[in-house]
Amino acid sequence: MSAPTMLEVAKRANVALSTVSYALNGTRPVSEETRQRIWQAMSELGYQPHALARGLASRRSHIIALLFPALPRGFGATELEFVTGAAEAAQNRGYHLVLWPTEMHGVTELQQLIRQSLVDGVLVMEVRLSDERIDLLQQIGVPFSMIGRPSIATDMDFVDIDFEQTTRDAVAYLVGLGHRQIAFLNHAEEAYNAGYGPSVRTAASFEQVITAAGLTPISRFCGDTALAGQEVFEELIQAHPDVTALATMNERATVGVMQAAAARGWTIPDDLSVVSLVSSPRVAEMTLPPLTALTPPSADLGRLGVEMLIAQLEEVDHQLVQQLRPCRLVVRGSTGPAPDPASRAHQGSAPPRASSD
Amino acid sequence: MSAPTMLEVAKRANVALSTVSYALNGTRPVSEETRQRIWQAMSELGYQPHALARGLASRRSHIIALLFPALPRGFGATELEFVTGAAEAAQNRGYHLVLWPTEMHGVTELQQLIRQSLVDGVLVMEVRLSDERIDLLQQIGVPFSMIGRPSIATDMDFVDIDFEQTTRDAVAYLVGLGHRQIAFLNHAEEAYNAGYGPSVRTAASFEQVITAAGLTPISRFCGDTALAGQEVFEELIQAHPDVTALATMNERATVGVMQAAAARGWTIPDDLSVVSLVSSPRVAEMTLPPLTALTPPSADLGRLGVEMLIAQLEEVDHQLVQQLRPCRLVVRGSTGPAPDPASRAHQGSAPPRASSD
DNA sequence: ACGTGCCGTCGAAGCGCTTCGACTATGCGT
DNA sequence: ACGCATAGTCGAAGCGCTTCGACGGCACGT
Repeated sequence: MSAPTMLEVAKRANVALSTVSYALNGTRPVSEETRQRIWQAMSELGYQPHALARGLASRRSHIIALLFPALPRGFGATELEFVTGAAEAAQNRGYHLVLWPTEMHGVTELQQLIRQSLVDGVLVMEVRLSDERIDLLQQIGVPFSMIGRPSIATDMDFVDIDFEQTTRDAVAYLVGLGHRQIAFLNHAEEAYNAGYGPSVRTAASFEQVITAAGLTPISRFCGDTALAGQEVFEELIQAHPDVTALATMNERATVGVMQAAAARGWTIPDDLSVVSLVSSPRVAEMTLPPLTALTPPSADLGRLGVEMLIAQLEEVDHQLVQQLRPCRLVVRGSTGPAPDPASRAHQGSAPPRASSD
Repeated sequence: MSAPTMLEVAKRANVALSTVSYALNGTRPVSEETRQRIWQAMSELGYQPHALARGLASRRSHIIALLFPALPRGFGATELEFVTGAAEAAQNRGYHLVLWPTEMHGVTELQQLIRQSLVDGVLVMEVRLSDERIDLLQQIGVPFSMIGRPSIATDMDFVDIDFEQTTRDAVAYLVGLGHRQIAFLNHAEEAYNAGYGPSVRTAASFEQVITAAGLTPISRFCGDTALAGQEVFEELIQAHPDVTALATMNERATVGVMQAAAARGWTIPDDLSVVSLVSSPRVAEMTLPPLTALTPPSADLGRLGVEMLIAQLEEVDHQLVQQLRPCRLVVRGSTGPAPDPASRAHQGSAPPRASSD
């Protein structure tokens, strides 16, 4: 009743155990005729190779670990797609993905896990600009690849979003619509200081791109809540009343911004354009009007991460793979031509909160 | 340079290989003194047992699979927490979690994966009322447990949200605030028809609870977008102008509802109370005002799912475990006393869309 | 004094696979 | 005609662990 073994297949096909193995893996040539008999025997028995045994004998478990921080500042739809993309890619290539939520007990635990030689390699998500996990992996000498990258990433495989290009695209789009006063809404300052890559890289790009366009960069950090978005937006508009467009990479704050704008009597996109940087469709379509957004190819990134890693594991002379992928601009309802300054007149910079007096 | 084996530990401690194994697993008694020597040797060598070898010899891989549908109608924050909760629980108990996004190639693939005897058991998420995966697992005889449950779940381990209790709590809370006309906003009808448990169970509970309270149930299906929420809300208010409270389990539509209400000149919670059923804090805090919500113990459910499964694997006389866990009511800003009918007068049932004429 | 039983330990036999060396039967060049 | 690759196959030796049976002690009861 238990699962058939390779030996049973061999007997049924009248060949040696090892021949079955060769037929299965193509390790050595097997005649067409024998191969047929073996195939037949295998399907008759419903044979499936025993993953552990195979792994033990070959020193390749065909398992890779997905390392992700246990709920950092927010595991959004984007990160989730990394995971599913990675899991599917792994499955397609005959690998399994195990989940390693780290930072639970720190780096030593990671080391212990690796020593169990359960995994052939590690895929790291949510890499910080300075990330001790990466240092450790490198030092141990485990094959790994990353989605995201630390500040210094020479000689490491990674795939990441091309934040610079993304920012450039967003700004170009807004400028093309006639906007000249464009503000950038970042994540909270803590995330930035913690070396959260997207936040840091986009902020830098924004400043650079805006300046290159002959405009003046305006940026704000903002907590990841609607309330914070509302507050920061009010402050921003006080300080820069002529801002007509907002590039935001803080989705949750954006909801607050939109409500604050509405409370002012502003209509989006007539009075204010909003473009969401690195934002999944799921979130973009959650607002009204739906957000024009630069959507990251999340599932692709996950898939690529896995494939890079597998390449590193299987190819003898593996070349370094470092890819930056741009986000795709999807125009929805939150952006439009820059308003005629007059038309938006000071419709009263009324307090945003629902005032009932 | 390669990892130390048990044999090396044994030599260094001057004992037999098997004794090390006994000391490690407590399979047979080992004298205190020898145990010390072995421990010492292990830590000096930095020994970690080889997971595959152990698994092969013991027929227990200590790996469990997490089965989840590849992005069904929506893998939200709640589902994500199942995953991380499960992964952490597994890690704490010395297990690994592998990700099996299924429905990619259907049920036969699932069967093949299981035959590889890589996993000791399976944890199934997002179980439908009628779910072929469950049928298969049962038929194969693999140990499994579920987060969620099919319509007939006698003799199966599961943990699920107590939708009935949750609905009761929500309704009781609203009624306590004086609301008498309470509407329920469901997911899309397709999800309901597909046997999506939360949708079906909550809908049934709502009808029952409302009726039991002597009130009239009002329900609407609604697509999972802000736009759909807006439209359905308008239709709903036309049909039932005296509705003062909304119980919603469709987070994305809820955003649309709130904006539609604002467009009507209604203030939340003064003119309309909204309570979100089975909704994570992350989403609840995304709106303005933040949503009063019934928050599921997602991480707990994930953890429980894993622990049930492990119990099933390790305990000889495992008893059936079937648990329903209630959501916790967290009052935020979207609910308040039922409005005085007069105060909300027909402030003009203006068209919701930003009309610019 | 002698069996009885348990504690603590050892050696060996696998778990189901990969892989290495060896061996035979061909086909090839010269 | 000869050696010599090469295709095709076999048997056996592990991979690092668990587990079974066995065995020498020591503490009992009688």
